[in-house]
Amino acid sequence: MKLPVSFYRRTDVVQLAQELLGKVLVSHIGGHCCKGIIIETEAYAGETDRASHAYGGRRTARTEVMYAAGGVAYVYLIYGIHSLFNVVTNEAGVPHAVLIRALTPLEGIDVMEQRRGKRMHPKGFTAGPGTLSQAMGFHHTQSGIRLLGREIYIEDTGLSIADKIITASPRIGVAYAGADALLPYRFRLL
DNA sequence: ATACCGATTAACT
DNA sequence: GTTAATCGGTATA
Repeated sequence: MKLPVSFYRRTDVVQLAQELLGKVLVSHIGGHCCKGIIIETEAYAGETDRASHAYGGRRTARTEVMYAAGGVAYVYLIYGIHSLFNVVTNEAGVPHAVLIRALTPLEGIDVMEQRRGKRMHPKGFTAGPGTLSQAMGFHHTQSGIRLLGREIYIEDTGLSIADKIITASPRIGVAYAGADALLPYRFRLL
């Protein structure tokens, strides 16, 4: 079942990032269907989070989509090379987001391999958020797309995740964020 | 108009 | 372990 908009509009982005683990991310792009179980996420807590693009309430053309009501995608280009896929959460005006860092492929693995130009790791692709977007067909030009439409959405398959098998650790690549770089906002399924 | 740099990756040693 | 690749976003002037 497709996650409803009420899921995305909840206000605790750190809790929500954990609840996204075990859900299934789906793309229908370029005539292909790809699905994967979300196994790694990071929470970005908006205005108060030095690691967030929206820190201090910064609003720019790029970050504007983070201020939309939850249930859209924030996809941005990093290092001039990679598109990173985020789920925008919370109510309109609160720029919270969850970065999806890794999936276990379920469907469309051949398409993913074709897009990547190489074979998938048998147990899933955990190389990082940039390769995830490449495999799923996500592109930064899709930023702002609704997660309740046909192209990109997230399914709840009813799989329940015990708290015990979620590990929390500091986020990757945010050393510039000072004390906030140490927050345990990265979540993985064991 | 110009300069700096990043929520990364792959290919090296 | 180290580092080159690569370009739009952002700040500064």
